[in-house]
Amino acid sequence: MNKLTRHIKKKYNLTSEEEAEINACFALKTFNKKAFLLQNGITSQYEFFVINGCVRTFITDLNGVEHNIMFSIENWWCGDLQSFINRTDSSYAIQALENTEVLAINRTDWEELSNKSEVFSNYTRELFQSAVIAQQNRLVQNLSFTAIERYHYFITKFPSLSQRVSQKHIASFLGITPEFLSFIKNK
Amino acid sequence: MNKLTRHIKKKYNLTSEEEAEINACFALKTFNKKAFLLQNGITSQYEFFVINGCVRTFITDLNGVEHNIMFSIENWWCGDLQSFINRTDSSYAIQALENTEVLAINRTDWEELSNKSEVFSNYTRELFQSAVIAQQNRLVQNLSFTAIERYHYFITKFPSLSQRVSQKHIASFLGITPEFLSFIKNK
DNA sequence: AGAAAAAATTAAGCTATCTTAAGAAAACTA
DNA sequence: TAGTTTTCTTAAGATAGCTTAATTTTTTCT
Repeated sequence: MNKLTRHIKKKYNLTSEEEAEINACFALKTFNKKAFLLQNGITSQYEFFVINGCVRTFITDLNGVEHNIMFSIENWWCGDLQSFINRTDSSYAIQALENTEVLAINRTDWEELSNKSEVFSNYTRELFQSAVIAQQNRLVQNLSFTAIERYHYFITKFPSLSQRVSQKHIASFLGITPEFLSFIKNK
Repeated sequence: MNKLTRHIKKKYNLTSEEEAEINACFALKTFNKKAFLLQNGITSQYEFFVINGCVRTFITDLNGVEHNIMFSIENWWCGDLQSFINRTDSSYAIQALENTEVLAINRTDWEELSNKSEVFSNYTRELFQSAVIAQQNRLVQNLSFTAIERYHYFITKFPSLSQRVSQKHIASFLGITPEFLSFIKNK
């Protein structure tokens, strides 16, 4: 239950009161493989911190094609930030790819905690900051790398993910069809 | 000179001391059209807040092709966050597309100000948060939209930019060649 | 204003990636 | 363990977007 605060403590000092304060805001939830943590079209009520398991965040385009935006495993976050913050309908859906345990925080607690706990506020600030950097890198990849290069980058950067996640979902993440990924691999 | 704090005050209350504290950390710099605010390969010393003018942030790939990552105009930020925060060599370059005035903050002041001023810290936190959302949207676009769709989205979403910035640079931003953008337009 | 440089257009031929479809392999489920 | 569903592979034909190169238009510089 305290895996999140353990994660925070790697970089920030937490008094035991602060730690309790943070833990009090999160509820443990479990999802079976294929279950949805979030459906698109509804307002996202939670941000999730993954304790174990693996989920995908994806969007379904107008042609009904799904595009995986990110995978989240142990010690990563997931959620539709836009929907969560602005209380708009979610354009993303989040689905468990394995049986998954998460810590969920609702929007009220998120706001209160961000105001009350300086550590939590700094922690999420740095989380956003890293996310900006990571997404910019990803964007550059999509603009300047070929599908083969993106694939090789993916398997070297995330070796464990490439074991755990089906090719179909990796292909979608890379922005190519599963057939083409299969074709790439045999080269 | 106080355009940044005016921008901050749209969403946050600032005492005049805090305002002075923030302003003290920023220095006005001007760049002529085509001048570089940042060259790639060196550590980025500043984050920039654009007062007027327009700049592009871009990366040059292994084939020497430039890819525009973002444009920044009045009241937007630019900088290589990764390089600025981690003191690593910058992979991006930033170039003025018009004569441009910016407010620049160096890394020491940035850190001090983030600790000293709660408003500034909250402001940049929200800035990062919005950037994450915006970049995720952009990623989705690149994954699920065709070049024509991306172009139309761009000109409706950023009508002023599409006037100010050359097609060549818009094409690069959209991830297509200028020839193909020209082809698209005549349809 | 005129010359030089940069940007935009046009078009032909090319390549990366997609689509469709069918069969093989693997993963669930009863 | 067999049957069913899902995923992976293979291959042929189609298409979006690229490359090259020549021409025109626009911008910049003197």
